[in-house]
Amino acid sequence: MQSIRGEFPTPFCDPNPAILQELKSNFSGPPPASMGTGPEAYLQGSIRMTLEDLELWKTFHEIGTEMIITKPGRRMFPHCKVNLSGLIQCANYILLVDMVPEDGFRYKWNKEKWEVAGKAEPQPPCRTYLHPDSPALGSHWMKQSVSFLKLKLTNNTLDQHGHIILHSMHRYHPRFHVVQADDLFSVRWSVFQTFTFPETSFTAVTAYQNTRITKLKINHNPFAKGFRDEGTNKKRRANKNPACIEKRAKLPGVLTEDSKDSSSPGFCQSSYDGYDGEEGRLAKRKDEDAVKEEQYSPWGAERQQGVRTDSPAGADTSDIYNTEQLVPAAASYQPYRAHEYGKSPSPSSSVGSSVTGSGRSSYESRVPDIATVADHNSSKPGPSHCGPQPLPGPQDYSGVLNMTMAQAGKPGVIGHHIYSPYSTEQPLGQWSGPGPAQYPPPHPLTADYTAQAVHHGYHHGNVGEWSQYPLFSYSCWFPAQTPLTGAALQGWNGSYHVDRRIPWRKMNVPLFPNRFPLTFSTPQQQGGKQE
DNA sequence: TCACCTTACACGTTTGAATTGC
DNA sequence: AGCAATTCAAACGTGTAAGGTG
Repeated sequence: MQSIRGEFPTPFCDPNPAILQELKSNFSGPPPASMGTGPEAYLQGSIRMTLEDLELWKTFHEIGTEMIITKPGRRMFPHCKVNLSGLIQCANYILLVDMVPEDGFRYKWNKEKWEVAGKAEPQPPCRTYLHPDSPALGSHWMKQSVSFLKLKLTNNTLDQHGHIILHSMHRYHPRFHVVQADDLFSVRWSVFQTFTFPETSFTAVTAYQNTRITKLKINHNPFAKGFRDEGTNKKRRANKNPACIEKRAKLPGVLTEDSKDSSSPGFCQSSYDGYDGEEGRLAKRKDEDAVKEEQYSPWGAERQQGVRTDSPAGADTSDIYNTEQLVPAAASYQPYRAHEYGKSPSPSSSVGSSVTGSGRSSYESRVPDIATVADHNSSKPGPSHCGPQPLPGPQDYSGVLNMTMAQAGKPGVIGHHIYSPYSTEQPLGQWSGPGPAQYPPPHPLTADYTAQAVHHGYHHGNVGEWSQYPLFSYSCWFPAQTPLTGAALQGWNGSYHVDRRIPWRKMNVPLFPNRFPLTFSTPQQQGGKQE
């Protein structure tokens, strides 16, 4: 890798084909046996990420998680909260989250279940949420759970607050990126690893469709306490009289659910009486829900097959996922889609085949996504006071392979632009072709493509497919007090978002140097451009 | 007509400045 | 003067309901 590093400042834009070939021969085959054996297989630090509130996520996931998106931005609930381990105590890390479409479809809620309603809309500008603590030492990230509470979702494609832009009635899942970097600029050549959790997939909606989700949210989200039946909200309670239900019955898809719940005496009373503080009982209630799910679940039986066959009874699902570092989500997503494919406008049996846990999807999921390989021997500012930095393990190179291979076959990818919502520079990096519309033309949606996307398939054979799933967006928002190098500020356009308490600013971050125009200076070139 | 979106609203939670006590 | 604990009001987060839009 040293040779690649030596090609700085554009080490990854024009990789040496010989190196590529070598990497390919070394890493493109089936994963080494050690890769699947556990976190120790990852020399880079055996980074492990576990999802907090897993049971809660599962409860939502089993019903079909929905996340409200609004113009001003809406928080997620449950919100993303993870635990990290295996980080180097005294090395700096940056944590990011982005949202990845689960597939190429738009959905609609019809008769108690989600149905494919057509092709997905063109992707909105992709955003990455940077954890406000970034960068911070590994010890900081590991000493307590890392919450992405403030992450907000919006459907406003012109959003200028840095919220993650999603389309309503589309399915997404968050991806967590751990980047060893001392600052945002260092991200460019830093090792990163990506984690996803099947349980966190959700459908973005502007209004809840599944009333069971609504109830779950109300009963778990402290901000929604006012809507709990045992609350003091006279208005709400007044609305939940039979007359009210009768009135609501005129609304499609409402009465049916309510009626089901009201089958237990008085939905007008509380279906969750005494919920408060019953986290300990969640699992029990979940079991009950799971039983009911056979009847009510919008995902149907296939989903359960997927999730639960992946998660043997009694096993810690979270741990299973995370021992692989990049949590394989495909098997869990797919059943749900397979369920829908029966009615899908573009069904394909190939999807189903990938569901069955082919070695390929599993392998791809395990491959850590790595932008570049950190050169810990370089002059890159680092925690030298903490002693020598461990060199990335061989798995890291496979990550490099992911990227370099993708690029090697797609010379056009190099000319990517950095997205900025403040500019008209709309030919975003992830959009391969010129398009007359604000957003690039829809991607040709094929079942095969969908499957690959779920597997983080950066090996796509054409630019369009590959670019459909940018690993990161091209602009990041971060607290104004985040330490930056002068070089990093070159991409900052000076816009701020003041969030009452925390000033934020936006900066374009070339997290994938081989996918961006190299407008950033090298460390050697860094001038004194300071804020 | 329908599906979806937007907005105002009421209520509970969170936050941080102001106040109080030591 | 300095610090910690408490109070309180404003801002924020939430789902609901009604109306709007295409």
